[in-house]
Amino acid sequence: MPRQVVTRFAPSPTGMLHIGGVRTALFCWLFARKHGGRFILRIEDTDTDRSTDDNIRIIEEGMAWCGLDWDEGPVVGEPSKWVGPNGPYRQMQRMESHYKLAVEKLLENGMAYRCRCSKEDLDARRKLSDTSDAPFQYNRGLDLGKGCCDKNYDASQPFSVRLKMPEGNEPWLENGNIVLHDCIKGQINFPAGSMDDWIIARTGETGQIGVPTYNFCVVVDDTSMEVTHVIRGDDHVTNTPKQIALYHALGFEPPVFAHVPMILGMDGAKLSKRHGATSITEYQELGFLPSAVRLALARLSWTPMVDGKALESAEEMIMTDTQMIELFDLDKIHQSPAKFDMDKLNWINHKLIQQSSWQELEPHLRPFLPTAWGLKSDEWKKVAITATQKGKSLAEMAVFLEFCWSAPTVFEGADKHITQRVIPALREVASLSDYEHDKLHASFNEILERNGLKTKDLAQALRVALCGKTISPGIFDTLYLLGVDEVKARLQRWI
RNA sequence: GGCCCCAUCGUCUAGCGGUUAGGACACCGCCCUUUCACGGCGGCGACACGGGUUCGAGUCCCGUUGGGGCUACCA
Repeated sequence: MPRQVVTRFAPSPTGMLHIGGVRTALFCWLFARKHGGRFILRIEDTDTDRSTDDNIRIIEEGMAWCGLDWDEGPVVGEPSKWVGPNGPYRQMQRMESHYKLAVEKLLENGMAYRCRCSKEDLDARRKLSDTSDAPFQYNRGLDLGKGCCDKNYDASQPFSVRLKMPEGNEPWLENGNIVLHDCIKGQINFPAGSMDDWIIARTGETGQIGVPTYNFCVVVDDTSMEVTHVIRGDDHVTNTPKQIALYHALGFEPPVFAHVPMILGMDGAKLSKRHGATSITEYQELGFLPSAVRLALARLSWTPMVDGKALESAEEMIMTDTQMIELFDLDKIHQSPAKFDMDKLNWINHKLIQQSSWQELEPHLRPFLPTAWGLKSDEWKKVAITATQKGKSLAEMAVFLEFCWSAPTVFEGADKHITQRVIPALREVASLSDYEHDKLHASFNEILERNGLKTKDLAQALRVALCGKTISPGIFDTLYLLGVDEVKARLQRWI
């Protein structure tokens, strides 16, 4: 019986939750959900200088907002708690229970050794190789013989720990190569001789093992958390041979690897701050639906196929989560990076807003509205939302409703639209007292006829008088949302 | 510098030896219209370059160019 699928998203809390990270997390999530497996959130905080609790909370909340629920991982806002059988899920909480034991084991069986070369010494040696064609490799190539390699070990001295990388004749190598069989990128060979003995644990207190490094923790965690599929960004491919060697040193079989292409900005460079919004929080604040973010991200470097054919029409592009989960597959992910297209996100968001019921939209829209919103009736909210679903974002919908909360002080286009011709009609509107849609429609027609006006004349005059501008929801909805008393009050100065 | 990855409209992409190279977003035009939108119809627009292989190449191979990643006691 094949093992249950287990995927994980393992961000480091050194900053905002990046949109590229969210896409990777989404793929992990989709894959786990598709196979009825488990999805783990693990916090990689071994860079103690840059990791903060605030950033951890931002990650947790960002993931939750995106709808990427994790089966195992930290409990939101509770640093000492977690769910899942293989915790803790914050690496700094796994020092004693996991990493230390693994380092000691490697030291004992000779797969790793202590290194007392100082940072300064290493930097100097590295500099030496800068001028040559060959890369710096610890105790190899130009550096051969300069590494201390555990010689004259003195337990009272500080030390770091390095992993012995293969020499070339280990049985698990393929023709002298460490081979990565990646389910997205295919087979990639790394000559064993091109690797060097990398540091698995930093220099610690005198005589003690220090904080282990990323490449080490990843492997220890992925094995102990039973991760079957490592799905991560392209920027990790060159780390993979190091990790594969560690798996073998530890006596484990490497998992399945899938390296997803990066997300680029419109200029082709890695997506960063200067391209605009990169953190998930910003997208939330901009008024995007989480479902729109999921969809837009999913379509970057992934083409869902139905019966061997790509989805083509605009309607088909708007998938539900259920459809995405059903259609998702790692071998349908492209090898080439994709540029992030804000226009497409806007379009998807708009589409989703149009398709949603007012009840679905309400909780997402609420944060963009004043507290007065909460006091309104369901019927009123329903009209308000359906009248503004033309908006491209939640933020835009909120702007469309601004006239409900504050009376205008400036009136754009008043000269053009509020003419002597329409004032008598305005007066008649002010005298109406039933704003039920059909009745209002009928009353309008009579007023129009009596005054020899077109719908456009009256509607625009009312918009300016009531909202201060020529843009508003449908005129009947505008009146309803304001209510009889407010309409009369706002019309007073014109009639 | 070294190692690795990538390459079809502006963008996301379909294509898996024979296509008028298809769709979506954006953009432009027309129609609809109660403003803003929506919607409908139409238009613009691509195989980076050079060699092979083949009767035939966007599709396979090799180079070039361009872009990206890694090269830390960061993750």
